[in-house]
Amino acid sequence: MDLSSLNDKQQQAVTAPLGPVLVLAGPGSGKTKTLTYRIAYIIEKRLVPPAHILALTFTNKAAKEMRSRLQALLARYKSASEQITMGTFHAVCARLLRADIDKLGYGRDFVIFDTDDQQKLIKEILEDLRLDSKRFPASLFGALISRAKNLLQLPSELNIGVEQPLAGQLQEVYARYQDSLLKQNGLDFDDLLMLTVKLFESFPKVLEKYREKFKYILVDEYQDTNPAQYALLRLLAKHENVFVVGDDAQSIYGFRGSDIRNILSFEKDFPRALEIKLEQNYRSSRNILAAAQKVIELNPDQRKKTLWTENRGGEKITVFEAEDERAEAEFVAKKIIALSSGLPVEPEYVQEQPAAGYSILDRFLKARRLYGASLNDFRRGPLPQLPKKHDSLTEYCVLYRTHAQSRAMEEVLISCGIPYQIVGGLKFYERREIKDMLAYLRLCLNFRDLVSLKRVINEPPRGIGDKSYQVIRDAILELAPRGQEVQLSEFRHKLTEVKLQSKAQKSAEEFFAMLDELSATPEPLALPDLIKKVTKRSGYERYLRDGSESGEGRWENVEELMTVANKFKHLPWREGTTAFLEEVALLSEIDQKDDNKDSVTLMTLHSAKGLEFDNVFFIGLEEGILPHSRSLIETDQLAEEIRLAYVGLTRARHRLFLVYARSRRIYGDNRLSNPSRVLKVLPREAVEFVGVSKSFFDEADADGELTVEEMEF
DNA sequence: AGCGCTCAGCTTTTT
DNA sequence: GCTGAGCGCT
Repeated sequence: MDLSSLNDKQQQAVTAPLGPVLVLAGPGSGKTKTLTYRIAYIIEKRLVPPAHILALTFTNKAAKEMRSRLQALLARYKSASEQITMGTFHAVCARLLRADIDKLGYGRDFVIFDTDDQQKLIKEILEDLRLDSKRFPASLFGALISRAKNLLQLPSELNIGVEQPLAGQLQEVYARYQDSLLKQNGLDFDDLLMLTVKLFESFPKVLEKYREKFKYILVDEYQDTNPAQYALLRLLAKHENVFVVGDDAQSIYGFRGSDIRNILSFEKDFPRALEIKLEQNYRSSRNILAAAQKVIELNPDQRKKTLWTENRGGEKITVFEAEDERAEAEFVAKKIIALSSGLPVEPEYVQEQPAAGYSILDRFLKARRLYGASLNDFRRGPLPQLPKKHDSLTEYCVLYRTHAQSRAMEEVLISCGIPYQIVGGLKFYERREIKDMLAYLRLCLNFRDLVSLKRVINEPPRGIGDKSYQVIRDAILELAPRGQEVQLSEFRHKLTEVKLQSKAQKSAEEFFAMLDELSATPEPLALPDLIKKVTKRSGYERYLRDGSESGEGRWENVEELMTVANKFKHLPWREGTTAFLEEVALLSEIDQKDDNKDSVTLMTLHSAKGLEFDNVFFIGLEEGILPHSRSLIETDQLAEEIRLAYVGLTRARHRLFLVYARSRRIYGDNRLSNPSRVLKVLPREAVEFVGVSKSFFDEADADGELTVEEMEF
C-alpha cells in the first residue's frame, strides 16, 4: 500500500502494531485520512479480516464517507469495505439489539423514541403523579434520566448526585418511564447504549459472540464518548485491540454526557497504549491557526499540543463590529457576494428593507411556521438575484452558537437572493405531517406505542378526545406486564368491555380495526405500499388535502416521505418499516446536509465539527452567546464554550470573519452586548479590525477580568 | 370534543 | 417573538 502521502506521525499510527493506540489529532491534521489508512492497512497486511473490524464514527455521514474512501484504497478487495461494521455507536447498538434484545424482555422489533417522544411520555407520567409541571418540567426529568442512563444506572441503582426530595421523585418517574417504555416496546437514544451494556453484562455468551466478531475496534471523535460508550468499548475490546482518535481540545458534547476523561486517562486504562500526536495542520492559514491557538490557551488545563503548519500566513482574519444582528447579517451577505462574484459590493445588492407592500419575507415566515418550507422555495418573485457569474457557494459557511441566530441571517440572505441551506433547525422529520405518518407506521408494527397512539388517534378528528384516550391507554397498559407479543385482536375484544362515550367507543373500535387490517397486510407488500394504504385507509390524505395551499404543501411532504421510503421496497414491509423508522430516528442533523448543492451552509458550531470550508463567517461572538450565558456559572462548562470557539475557528482554510453585534434582539427586546472574551485574546498582527469601537481595545489592553455585570447580556 | 383566544415563559448545544 | 398551556365558548 502506498503510504507516501502520509507524514511520519501518520505513518506511525497507520502501521502501529495491534494493541491499544491513542491518536491525539489536532484540527486539520489528517485524522480521518489516518483512520481510513489504518483500516486499509490492517486489512491488506492481513492482520484482521474486514468482517472482524468495527469502526465507530460520530455521524452516519462520516461512516459513509469512510466506506467510500476505503473502497478506493482497497480496490483490490472489492467487498472488504462492505464487510466492516461501521456506524455511530447508536446505530451499531441498535443493530446488535435487534438480534438479542428479546433476552431482556423487549421485542426485537422495538421502535426508537426520539427526544420529543421521550418528553411526551414523561409529561404523561408527571400528570399521573400530579407533579407541578412548572416546578418540575418534563425536560428536567428527561435530562436527569438521560444522565443516569449514560452512567448505566437503572432506576433501582439511581445515584447521580441529586438532592432530596427531587431524587425520590426522579426515581419514581424514571421507574415508571422505563416500565412504560418496556410495555410499549420502545427504546430511547440512551437505552440503545445502556441496554447493550446490560445485555453484555447479563449474557456472557452474547458478549463472547461479539468479542469474537469485533476483534479490532476503531473509534473516531473519541473525546466525545460517554461512560456508556466507554463501557461498551471496555467490554468488547478483550484483547485491547482499540484504535482511538480524538482531540481533547475539541470535546464539545459534555452536555450530552460525554466525558473528556475518557481521552485524558486513556493510558491509565490501557497501560500498553501507544500514543501518537498529529500536530501538523494541513488545513488552515498560519494566521487562523495562531488565533485558534491563543483561544484554546484560555483554558489553562488543556493538554498541551503545539500545532504547526507549513501553510502561508494567508489573509488577515477580519473582526467586524456590527450595530445589531441585522447589520451583522448584511455584512456577511455583502462579503459573500463580493468574494464569490468578484464584484464590488454595491448597496443595491443588499435590500435594506423589503419593498413596501412586498412581503415575500412575510410569506416565507408564515409558510415556515405553517409547514417548515425551505427558504429557497420562496425565492421566486422580484427579488434581487445573486450576480449570475459567481463561484461555487459550497465553500462558504456561517457558524453560530444557537439555532435562534440563523433567523436574521436567513432573512438577509433571502433578500439578497443568496441560496443557502440550514443544517438542523426545523428538520423534515420533525414536521407535523411527517411525524403523524411515522406514528401511523409505528402503530402498524406495534399498536401499544402510546406516544404514536396519542398523536394520531384523533388525527384526522374521530371524536376521541383526551379523556377517551386515557381510558384506552390504561386498558393497553393493563394488557401485559412485559414486552412480549400481545395480539391486537385480544385488545380489540377487551376494548368492547371498556367504558367510553358511545361515539368515542365506536370510533375507537373502528380505529383499532383499521390497525388490525393494516398490520395484516400480506408480507410481499413493501413499505411504500403500506404508506399508501395508510394514507387512504386512515383518511389522512383526504384530511390534509382540504383544498388549501398549505394543505397541498403538507401533502407534498408526505409524498416526499414516500420517495424516501422507496429505498426499502425490496424488503417485506415489516422489516422495511422497522429499518426505515430506525434510520429516520438515528439520522443526525449533519447527515441531512446536501454537499452538492450550490449554496451557503448555515449551522451551529456543534454541527460543524469535522467539517472545513475555505470561507468561514463566525457570527454572534458576544459574551452571553459564546460563551453562552447558561455556561458562565460552571468552569467546566465555560471551558467547553472555549473549545467550541476553537472548533469554530479551525473550520476555516483561508478566510475567517469574526462578527459581533453591539446590540441584539433577545426575547423580543434589544439588549446591549459585549464582544466575546474570545476576541480579546486574538493575536493583533493576524487580525484586521473593521468598525471596532475604541473601547474594545481599551478593555482588551487592560487585560482585566470582566466583571460579572459586564459578562451578562 | 374542538375551536380560538390570551398570556407567560422561554433558548444552549444533539444521538 | 414564538409556543404551548389554559380557559371559555360552541
